[in-house]
Amino acid sequence: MPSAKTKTAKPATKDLRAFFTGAQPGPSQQRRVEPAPKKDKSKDDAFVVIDSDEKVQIPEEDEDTCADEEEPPKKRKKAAPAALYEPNPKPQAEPKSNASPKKAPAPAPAPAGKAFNWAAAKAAKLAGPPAPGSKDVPQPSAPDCLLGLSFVFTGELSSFSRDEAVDLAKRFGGRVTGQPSSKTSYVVLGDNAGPSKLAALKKHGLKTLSEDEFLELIGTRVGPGGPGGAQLDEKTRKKMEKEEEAIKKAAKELERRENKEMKEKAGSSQLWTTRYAPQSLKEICGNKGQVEKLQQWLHDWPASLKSGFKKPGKSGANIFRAILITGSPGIGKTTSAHLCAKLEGFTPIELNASDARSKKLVESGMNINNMSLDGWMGGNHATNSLGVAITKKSCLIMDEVDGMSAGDRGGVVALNALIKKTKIPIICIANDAGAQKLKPLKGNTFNLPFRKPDAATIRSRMLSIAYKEKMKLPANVVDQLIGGAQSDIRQVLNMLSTWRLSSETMSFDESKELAKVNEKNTILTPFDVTNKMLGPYMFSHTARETLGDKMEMYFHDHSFVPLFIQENYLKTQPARIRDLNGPPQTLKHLQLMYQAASSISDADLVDALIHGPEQHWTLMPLHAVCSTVRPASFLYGGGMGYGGPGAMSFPQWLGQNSKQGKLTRQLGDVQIRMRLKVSGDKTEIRHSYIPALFPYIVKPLVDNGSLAVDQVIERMDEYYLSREDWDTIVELGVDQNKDDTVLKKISAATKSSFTKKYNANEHPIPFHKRTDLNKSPKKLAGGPTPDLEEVFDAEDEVLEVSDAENKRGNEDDVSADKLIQAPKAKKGKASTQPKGRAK
DNA sequence: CGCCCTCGAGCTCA
DNA sequence: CTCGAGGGCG
Repeated sequence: MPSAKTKTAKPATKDLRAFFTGAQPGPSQQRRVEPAPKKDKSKDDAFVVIDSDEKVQIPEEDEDTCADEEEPPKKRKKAAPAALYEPNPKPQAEPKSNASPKKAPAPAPAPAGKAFNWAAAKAAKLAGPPAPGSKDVPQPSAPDCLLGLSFVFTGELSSFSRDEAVDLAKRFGGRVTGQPSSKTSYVVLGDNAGPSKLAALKKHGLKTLSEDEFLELIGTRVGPGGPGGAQLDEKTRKKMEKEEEAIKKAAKELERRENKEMKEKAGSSQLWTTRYAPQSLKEICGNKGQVEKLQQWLHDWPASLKSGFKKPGKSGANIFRAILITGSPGIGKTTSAHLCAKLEGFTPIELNASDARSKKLVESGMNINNMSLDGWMGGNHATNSLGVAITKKSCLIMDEVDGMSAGDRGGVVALNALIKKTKIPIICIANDAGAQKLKPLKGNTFNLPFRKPDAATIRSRMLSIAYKEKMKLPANVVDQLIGGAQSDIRQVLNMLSTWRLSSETMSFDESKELAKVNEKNTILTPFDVTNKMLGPYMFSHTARETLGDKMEMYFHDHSFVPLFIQENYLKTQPARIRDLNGPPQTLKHLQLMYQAASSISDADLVDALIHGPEQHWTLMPLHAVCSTVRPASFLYGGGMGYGGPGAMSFPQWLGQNSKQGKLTRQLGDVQIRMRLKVSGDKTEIRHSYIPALFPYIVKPLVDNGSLAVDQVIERMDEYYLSREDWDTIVELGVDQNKDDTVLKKISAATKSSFTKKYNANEHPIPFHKRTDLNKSPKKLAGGPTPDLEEVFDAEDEVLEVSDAENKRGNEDDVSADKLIQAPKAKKGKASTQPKGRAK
């Protein structure tokens, strides 16, 4: 990252050893900061300390700022003007022991003292894993005492992070929405509340609560179950009763259905995902309109076929011979397709590689040159060589279309050709609506995007199932699971069924744990990361993120994030100068900018060590801190709106803005294919696997030219990588592996022979394995097992082993070695923490 | 029973 | 900002 150097030009002579000690807050003010006499430590030691996560609070401020850190905000505001000019204002030093940890929900005596207790409680919390229902939360009078209320949180609370407060409200049965409206029962107001929310609040004449009052409400409000349950207004109660009734009714229906099935065949060991697959349109959660369109289209199919696809019909779908359903996993795409087909009297033929027969079909039927395709589709009663009868009433369902085009581009192209001629309806299903490879399909298919269903929609169905399975689950628990699974119904069902094996009830905290364990890895874009890092919450005193968490942000994309921070760190409205005015504010701002800039400059030195001749990859965490966490800690505060002069901007260093999108997309492509073999999200792929693959699929071409082509292709097939992916991997390379450097080293002859050979051979097509609706799930020993679509643990382990072997066999290849080690170390640390807390 | 309005979330863009 | 869903009202 050469640009950082030029931008933050600064004498490059700073001693790294002095770095961490220099910025340490002086004699620490009752923070959990070790006084840090680390002057003598070697730089490696300093690194180890940082690395070991949160023992040392990161130097978030220097002497003049941190004093008021733990002061109650209200007080701070009043005292501010006078205290400003004091060089070192004394912290409000009530000894901590005064803080009585057991705080009654009673009305607050004095805001200051109260806030102090919370601060103490927070400190205690930080020391250990956050104890749920800890001291600062009053005992509720009923577990669901907030039932029927809806809350809006705005601004910065003094002792909870936003998430915690929301969590609290949900825990006790409350509803939390983003925008205040007339339906909002209470607005919980914190510091620096958004002006738009304040306006809305006024407009609707809403009741506001301070943080204290909110807690008090929890302590005093009697839930609907208790005496005086009349607090619920009539309507909501009726609604809830109705809901419950519906749930019971649905549960009965499920029961009835099961009994019927039991007579036909023993089905008790079925997966829940199979057993509770919807059997009528009503039971599909969400996407009502879209499903209807699909059904209508199928219904009109014979007529459309007759008229030659000229009449668009109500939804405009009837001029297409195929439908493309897109949407994230687990929201019922496949289910809807099968169900609609069945309801309209079609026999679904699902092409899916998990079953050998249809795999063969794909291979023989989908290859471009295979003429049997036409015959196969043409006749009324043609039976192709594989014994699948095709009739007029057949309906082809192509699952996971976006996973299919690997190997060669032929997959989608052939499918497209098929669609142009087909005489039976084709339903294509894909996860990623934006995928580049689906582009050719877009023109020939009716696009039917499915969206994630509302939590409430899923909830009622989950509750029915739970009720039927005799599980006791409160609504908010289910909500938690749904949220954690990001509305992936299948995943929620899997979680429930696994849980059911050991227990019949689930508490709110248990559901949180479960959701956390099963949490999907979402990747944050550098934009998101920068927003978060420089936003108002990350470093506020209610933030719960550990140093490790903050560094994790950097590792979301360790090559882009520092650039983004560097590009935008001067555009914030720092929270640290919020209470100042005039010249002192400017001065302080300049100081903060100076500190941040120094840190970035230091980061550059570290960067040089990492990417220099001796690649000290172990310094990555240090780089994370210097380049990202520390600068952000000075200038955080948000204020980078959209548009306007303060808008977040794309790092100039990256030149054309298009590059970013392109790289991200391609990375996604590589990953989709790779995860058949390995598990891991984009970040992991990028951190670990691409660098690890490099020596095997690119380097041989550099070293041995065309001799290595066979070997390389073989290796690529093992990981289901296509020729395009090869390009991507090269393009993603860094440093000496950088694309143009590498491409120059490969001779044109080698390149063409590589391409030629690759295209000449057949390559394995990566289909996702999955069990589905119609096929009875493969019987696995030990009863129902979660239906895991994307995780292949065993293979993952194998890969790790081979990684280690590779490493041993290539001691001379320093860069590969380090690349493998660095991310691993990080990964281990990151995952042990949450797991440790998991039950 | 259907239409309208209000609510709320998702999407997209830097 | 736009879209869908749900509820209330005509």
